[in-house]
Amino acid sequence: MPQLNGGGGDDLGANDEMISFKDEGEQEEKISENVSAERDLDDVKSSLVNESESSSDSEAERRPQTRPDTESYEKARDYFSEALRRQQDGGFFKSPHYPGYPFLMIPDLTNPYLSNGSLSPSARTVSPPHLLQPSFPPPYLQMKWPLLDVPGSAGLKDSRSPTPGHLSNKVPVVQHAHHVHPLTPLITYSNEHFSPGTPPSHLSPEILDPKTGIPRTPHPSELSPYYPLSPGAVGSIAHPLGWLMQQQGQPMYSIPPGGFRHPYPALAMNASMSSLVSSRFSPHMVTPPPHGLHQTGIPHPAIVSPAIKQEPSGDMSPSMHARKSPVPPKKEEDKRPHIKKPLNAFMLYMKEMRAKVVAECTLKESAAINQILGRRWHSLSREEQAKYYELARKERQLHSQLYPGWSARDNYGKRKKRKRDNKPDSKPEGERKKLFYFQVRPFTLFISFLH
DNA sequence: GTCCCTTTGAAGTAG
DNA sequence: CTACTTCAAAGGGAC
Repeated sequence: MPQLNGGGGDDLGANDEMISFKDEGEQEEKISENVSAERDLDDVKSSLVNESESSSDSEAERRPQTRPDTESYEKARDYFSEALRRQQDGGFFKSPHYPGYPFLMIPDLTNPYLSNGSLSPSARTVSPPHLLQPSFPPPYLQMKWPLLDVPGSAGLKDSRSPTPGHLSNKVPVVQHAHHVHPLTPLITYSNEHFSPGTPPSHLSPEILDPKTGIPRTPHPSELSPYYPLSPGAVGSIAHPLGWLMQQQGQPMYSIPPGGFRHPYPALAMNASMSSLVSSRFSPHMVTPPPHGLHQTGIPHPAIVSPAIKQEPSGDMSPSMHARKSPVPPKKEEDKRPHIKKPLNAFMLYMKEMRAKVVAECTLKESAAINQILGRRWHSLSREEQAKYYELARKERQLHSQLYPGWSARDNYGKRKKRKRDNKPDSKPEGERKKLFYFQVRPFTLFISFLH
């Protein structure tokens, strides 16, 4: 795919997207929701023609899907997306303002990262070289918005990779009154707590040292359990999403209301933490995880327990208390938690916008919603898309830091093979439903247009 | 209960 | 290197 600006060598991946954006062509101006809707309507018109001609049904592609096997953090994300929606009465496109969350306003004074205002110097030496962002700055850990590439915060940007034009400082720097990152809802996965002043009890700053039994200041990692760090890197990795982890130990990745759903066990869990979560973890987590579990043992949301996947209904059942009831070692693959892929820019965008689109359209079918989202995605301005690309990049970076050995390949084959004999451009199998979607879309888009 | 659909993007595989 | 495949989210629909 052609790239607008030659790529710039940035790993942001935003470059890629600009392509599609350019492909869309004409729409370079700031896109309003109405414009988007109009475009959708236009598309529908042409689509109706295109779709009708290809209504042959060939079920060629039966794609297996992951079912909600990892609801823990997804729901957390949704929670915030929902919260965002409530706060935002206006449309996302109408207003660039992304209301934030109060708890993000309050720096976590107990967090060493903040207390000293900088990250441990060793951070860069610990992080995998390929993940290191030479200039990945402490500012991230100081509640700076990762996407706010304002001139004054040059350190925020990866110095080694010139900022692409579309990702440059042009990114709207909306310093919201409440210092909330616009994209907070995208990656603030906690679905559990939302009250600024009441940190979860299990995240209480006062933690007993497992060795001494003396209350101590919790390690930053313990306060930010959503990001299990790799052994040896705990507390030293420059968290790419540090800005999300500041408050109250509110992790980006949530702890499900019912507790830790997946059996990924605590490794070097301290006494107080382990007492809270131990019962939910399986025994095989005694040894340091190859992919860097956080010391708290709280798994990254991307981790999906195979057990959960296979037995969705029994997430909190006693069977989960594997620690006390030793289970026969499962197969190798079963042992390993299912670490999901980090979300890409579009996925992040979808997560944020889905609820809004659904509300607008009174449509719930994801397939139809996704079609709309896909079009809206293309109608986004560069700056808007850049936000998501940047966010996605950080997600990937974080993911790779958390799971150094993880590869997307690991998840291959976990789903049933889908028959994809047909070529990308020929999608006969979907036309049947597509027809339906496009019958619905005009109404959907009309509603959207009214907004 | 499971899989499909649909979208884009990242990353993997195959040739 | 290119082309293709898989998976990530989502939830109603189909079976």
